[in-house]
Amino acid sequence: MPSASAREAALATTPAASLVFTTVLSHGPLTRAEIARRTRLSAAAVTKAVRPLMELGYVIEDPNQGTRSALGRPAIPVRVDGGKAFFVGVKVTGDEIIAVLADLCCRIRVVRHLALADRQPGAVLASIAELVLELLTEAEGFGAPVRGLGIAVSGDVDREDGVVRYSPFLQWRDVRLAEIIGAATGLPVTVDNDVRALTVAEQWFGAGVGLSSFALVTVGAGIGCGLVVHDRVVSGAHGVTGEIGHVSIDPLGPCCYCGNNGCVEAIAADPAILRGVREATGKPVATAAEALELARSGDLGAREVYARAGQAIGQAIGSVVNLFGPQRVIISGEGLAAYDLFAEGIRDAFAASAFGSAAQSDVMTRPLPFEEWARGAAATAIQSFIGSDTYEE
Amino acid sequence: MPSASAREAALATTPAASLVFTTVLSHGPLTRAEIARRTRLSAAAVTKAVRPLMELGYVIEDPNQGTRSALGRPAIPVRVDGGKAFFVGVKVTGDEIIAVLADLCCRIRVVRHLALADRQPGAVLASIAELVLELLTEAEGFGAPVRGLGIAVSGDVDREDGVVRYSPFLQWRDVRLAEIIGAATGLPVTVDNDVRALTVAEQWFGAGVGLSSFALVTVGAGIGCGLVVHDRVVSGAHGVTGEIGHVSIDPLGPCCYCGNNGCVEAIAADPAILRGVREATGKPVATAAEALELARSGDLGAREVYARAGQAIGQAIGSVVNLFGPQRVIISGEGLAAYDLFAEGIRDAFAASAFGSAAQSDVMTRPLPFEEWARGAAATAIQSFIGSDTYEE
DNA sequence: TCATCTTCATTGACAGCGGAAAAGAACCAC
DNA sequence: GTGGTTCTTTTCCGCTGTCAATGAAGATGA
Repeated sequence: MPSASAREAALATTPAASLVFTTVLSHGPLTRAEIARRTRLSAAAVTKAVRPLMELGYVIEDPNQGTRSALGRPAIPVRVDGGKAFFVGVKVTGDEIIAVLADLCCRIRVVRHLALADRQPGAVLASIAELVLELLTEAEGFGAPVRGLGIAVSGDVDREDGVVRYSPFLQWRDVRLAEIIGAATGLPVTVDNDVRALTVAEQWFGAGVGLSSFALVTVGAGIGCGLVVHDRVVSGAHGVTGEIGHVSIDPLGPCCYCGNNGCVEAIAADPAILRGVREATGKPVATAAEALELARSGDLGAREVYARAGQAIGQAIGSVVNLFGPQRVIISGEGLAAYDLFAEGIRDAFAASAFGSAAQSDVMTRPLPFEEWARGAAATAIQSFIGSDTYEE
Repeated sequence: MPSASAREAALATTPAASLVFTTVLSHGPLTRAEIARRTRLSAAAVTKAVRPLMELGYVIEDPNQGTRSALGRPAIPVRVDGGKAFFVGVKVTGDEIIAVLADLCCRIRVVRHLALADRQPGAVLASIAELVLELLTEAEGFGAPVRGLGIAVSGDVDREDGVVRYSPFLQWRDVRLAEIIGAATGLPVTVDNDVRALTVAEQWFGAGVGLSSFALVTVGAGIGCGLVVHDRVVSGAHGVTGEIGHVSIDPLGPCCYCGNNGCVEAIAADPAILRGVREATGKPVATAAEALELARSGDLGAREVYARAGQAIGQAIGSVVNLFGPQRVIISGEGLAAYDLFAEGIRDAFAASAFGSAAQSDVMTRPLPFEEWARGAAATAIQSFIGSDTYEE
C-alpha cells in the first residue's frame, strides 16, 4: 500500500460496503431498494452497508430527488456527498504539470498548471510537491480534508509499488514516485499510467459506468488504449497494455520511432499529422491548431492527411474490437478536436475491419479537456481511498 | 444453467472449496500446507475444504509422492482421482465430429471420430447424440459415471444459454444445442466456442496453469486466439473475441473472405498457404501435407510462402501482446506441424512489432493433436461440473 | 375517515464461512 | 527418551450477509 500518512477508518470494511459505495458513487442518487436490486444484495445488507457510510457523512439522503412511485412507501434516494473529501490529481507531461483538486465525486474544483523546464526526476518531483502543496492550501477553504493524491505518468508504471519503471517521454527509470511525494506531502499517493488512470475515471465517472468491459482509445500526442475486462482495468504483465499506437497496419507506411513502419501512431498522432500536412501542402505548419485550421479551410492535401489518420484509428479500433469484444469503445483525447475530419475515416475503416457482429459495437466519442488527464489521476486516488476491490492483484 | 439431468451434490459448495479443488486439479499432488500457501487460505480452511472432497472420493491422499522434507511431520500430498468421474467432449467441424471420453483430470481415455455428410443442425445433432451414447456405453467399463458433456463449435456461441448463435462454418443460426443434446443424452451439457474451450483446457490443464493472463493462438484451418485476463476467459460482448485472424496487417495483401485485404488468416491459415504454394510453384498441391512436404524438400517458392505466413503470425502475436500484455503466449494448432518453417518469421516479426518490454514476453509453442479440440470441450464440462467461479459472468 | 394495500426500510435471529490459536501427530536428531 | 520441527486437525469465535418479521409512509377507495 503506497501510503505515507495513516488512512483512518477504511471506507470499505467489507465487500458489500465497497460494492454499495461504488454503486452509489457511479450511479448517482439511488434508493436503497434500487441498490439492492443492482448489487443483488439483500435489502438488509444494503441498509447495514449504508448506515456507517451515512454516519461518516460520505453518503447522504436526498429526499428531493424522490421520483414518487405511484404506490407504496416513498423511497428516499441516497447519494455520495462529494464535498466530504477531496483529492488531488496530477498529470505529468513532457513540458508541464497539470494538477486538479477534485471532490469525492471526481468533480474538478480547482485547476493549476505549472510549466516544466527540466525533466530530471529531481526537478519534476519538486515541482509536483510544490503544486500539490499549493492545492492543499487551496483546499482548506473547502472545509473537508484532502484524502489522497493520484499521479499519472505515461510509460511503464507499477501502481502497487508506486514506482515509475520506465517513462520514455520523461526519460525516467525506476523513480519511487509514491514514496518520495508521499513523504513530501503527507498524503497517500497512488501512481498509475496515464491512460489507465483516464480509464479508471471513465469506468467510475464517465461513459464506462456500469459496463464490465470497454476500451478507451485516446488520440492526441500519442495513440493509446485503456482496457477494462471483467470489471477491472487491464494492467499487462510487463507494464505494457493498450499500445494500440504501435500496431502496424501498413508495411509501407511511414516509419515510427519504435522501429516499425506504418504504426497507427506514425499515421494518426499529432506529430505524424503535422508532418503529413507539411509534406502535403509544403507549408510550414508548426502546431496542431494550424494544421487543423488549414484542413478546415478546405485544403485538400491537409484533409487527406486527416482522412488517412481517421482510417488508421478506425482500423486500430477494429483490431481492438476483434480481439476483445468490448461492450463499448470510447474515443477520446485532445486529437478529438479534429473529429469532424476523422469521423468518416474512422467509421468506414472500423466498419470494414470489424469482424462479423463486432461491427455492431457501440463506438462513441467523448470530448476531453486536457485537465481530464489530471482528473483521471484523481480518480485513481479516490479508488485507493475507497479501497475498492475493483482494482487489485 | 444448461442442464438436463440433476447434478447431485455440487462439488464447490463454497468459494474456498472451489479454489482448493481447482488448485489441486491443476497443480497435481500438493500437500495441504502447500495448498494453504498457494491459495492464501488458512491451514484450517484447507482441511475443511479437503475433507468433503475426500469423502466423495474426488480427492485422495497419495503418500508415495512424499518429497520427504528433512524436518517435521511428513506431509501427505493429495491429488484428484481422475477415475472418479468422466466427461465427454465433442468438437464439431465442417466434415467430422470428434468425441473423447476424458477423466476428471482431463486425460483422454477414448477417442471416436464420425464423418459428417450433412451440416444441417438436425443431422449433426443426431450424429452428436449417437457418438455420445456410444461413448457412454464405452464409459460403463470404467466404473465411474459420466458427469457432463462439453461441445465445442466454432463461431458465436452463448455458453450461458447453451445456444449456437451463429456458426459461419456450419451455417447454423440460433441452435439450442445444450437443450436438445441434454434431452437426448440425459447429461448436463456445456456448449462453448471451440477456441475458448481450448483456452479453458490450457488454463486448467496445460501451459496456462497458474497464470492470471495468457493468450492462446491457434494456427490451422483458421487463425484464432483465446484470451485469459484476470484469471478468466474473455468472452466478448457480441460473441466475438480473439478474432486475431481478421486483423489486417497489409493493405496490399491477399483479400480475405471477410472482405478485407491482408488479414492474417488470408496469409497464414492453411487454405491461404495452399493457395500461396500453388501460385508460387505452379504445382497442383492439394493438401497441407503436400505443401509442407514440398517446402521441406527445399522448394524455395514454397518456403517463402511459409516464411511470409510466419511473419504474419508473429506480427499478429505482436498486436496481441501490445494490447494485452499477457504473461505468456501459447502458439498451438494443427498448423504447428509446419512450425520449423514458421519459426524464424514468427520470432522476427514478433520481436519487431512488440513494443518496449513487451518483446520480453514469454512466447511458447505447444503441439496440438486434433483430439485436443474435443478435450477442450471436455474441459468446459469439467469446469461446469465443478461449478468453479473462474468462469462466470 | 379509516381500513387496506403496496412498497421501502429496519431489525433481530441465524447459519455458515473462514481465521486464530491450540492441540495432536509424525518424524528427525541428539 | 526428549526436544525440535513441521504438518494437520480441532475447537472456538467473529463476522457477514440472508431470512423473515416488523415498522413506516404514502395511495386508494368505500
